[in-house]
Amino acid sequence: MNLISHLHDKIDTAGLWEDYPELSRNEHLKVRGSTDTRLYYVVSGTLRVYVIDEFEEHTIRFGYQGSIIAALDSFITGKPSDFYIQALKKTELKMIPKTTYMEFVQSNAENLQLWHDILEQMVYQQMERERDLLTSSPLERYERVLKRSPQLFQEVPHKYIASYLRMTPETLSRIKKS
Amino acid sequence: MNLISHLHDKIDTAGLWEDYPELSRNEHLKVRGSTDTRLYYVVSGTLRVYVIDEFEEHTIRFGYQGSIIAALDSFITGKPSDFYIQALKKTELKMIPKTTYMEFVQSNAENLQLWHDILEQMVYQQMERERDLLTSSPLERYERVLKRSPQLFQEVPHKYIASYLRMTPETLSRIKKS
DNA sequence: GGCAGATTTAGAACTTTATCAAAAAAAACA
DNA sequence: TGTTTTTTTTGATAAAGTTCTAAATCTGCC
Repeated sequence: MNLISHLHDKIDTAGLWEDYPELSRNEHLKVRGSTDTRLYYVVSGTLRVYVIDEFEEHTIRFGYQGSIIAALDSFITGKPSDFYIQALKKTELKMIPKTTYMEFVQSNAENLQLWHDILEQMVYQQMERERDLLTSSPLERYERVLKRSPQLFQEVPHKYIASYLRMTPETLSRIKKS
Repeated sequence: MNLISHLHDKIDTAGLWEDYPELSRNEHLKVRGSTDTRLYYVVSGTLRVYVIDEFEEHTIRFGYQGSIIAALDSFITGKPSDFYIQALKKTELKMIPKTTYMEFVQSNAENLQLWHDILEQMVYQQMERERDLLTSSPLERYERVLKRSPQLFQEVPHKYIASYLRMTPETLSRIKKS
């Protein structure tokens, strides 16, 4: 079993997840400028995290069923986030505030180790992401991500994947044909 | 004082740093395929970490005096690394093996917290890096990194900065002029 | 199921950046 | 310091992806 579902289950057993109202398609869970240090668990549905730089949207990550999603910059710093988080379809979430979460994590060595492992995994995943983005050829960027996350291409509209892959929807469409 | 120098000092007080032979300019500390789980502290000099994808080099990060450098993928997974690490000038390092380091970290709660804080900082820095790389305009990528790491442009040949910024040396040169 | 809106595909023109070649400048090192 | 090597700059050309527009297809939702 993977680290995230393990974490989910432990928080669940401790009864620490709180309900959160269902999001409808295109609804925003958060917008830039607000401070949100909660962690969200995706019970069902899909979301994307994105930033806006000078009128341009850049998708940073996706969350599907079984993912944990957060405004990670806010979560780490406690300051307002640059991120937008938007549901791409009807989405059910559970939520845990950072303070509750940190108490949970600190409450025993096993939990602390688990959180530590997850942080390490996040660093590693970000390193893979960095390599994806450094790859100069759009075709290779597409192939790298397709290989690692094939389900992504089933789950979300390709215009968002294009934004994630640093290319236009037109370019992605042409790559798919070839 | 920043987290890295704090960590350095604590390891130093514990007498855990080991000497490492001086690297001369252009010499490789490691090449792809080898497993290296050590942490290196840069006493003096400069290094770069890079990968090679299909004949193309991509610079991932730089290390200067006071930095800690590692083949982070190896460090995390214990498996062979994709990274090359190269000295860009005469460089003095100190070294600590991962096993020694993990014992040190686990030895008390304060050390564990410090390592935890550093992992968090790494995640945050990788998020900034992701945003840099997503930025489509070369000029803006240049400006973002110049603002955050102005000393970089003093320390290392610009052809490596170009590789870090995902552009050719020619493009970087033209940006600087304008 | 059918309509409306959203997404994807397609083609043409345009921009931008990479590539290539060579000169100029800077840095290494003997 | 002088010489050699490396790096940076400059200009010309070419390639790649973007932009714009419009048509085709798909999807959500009533």
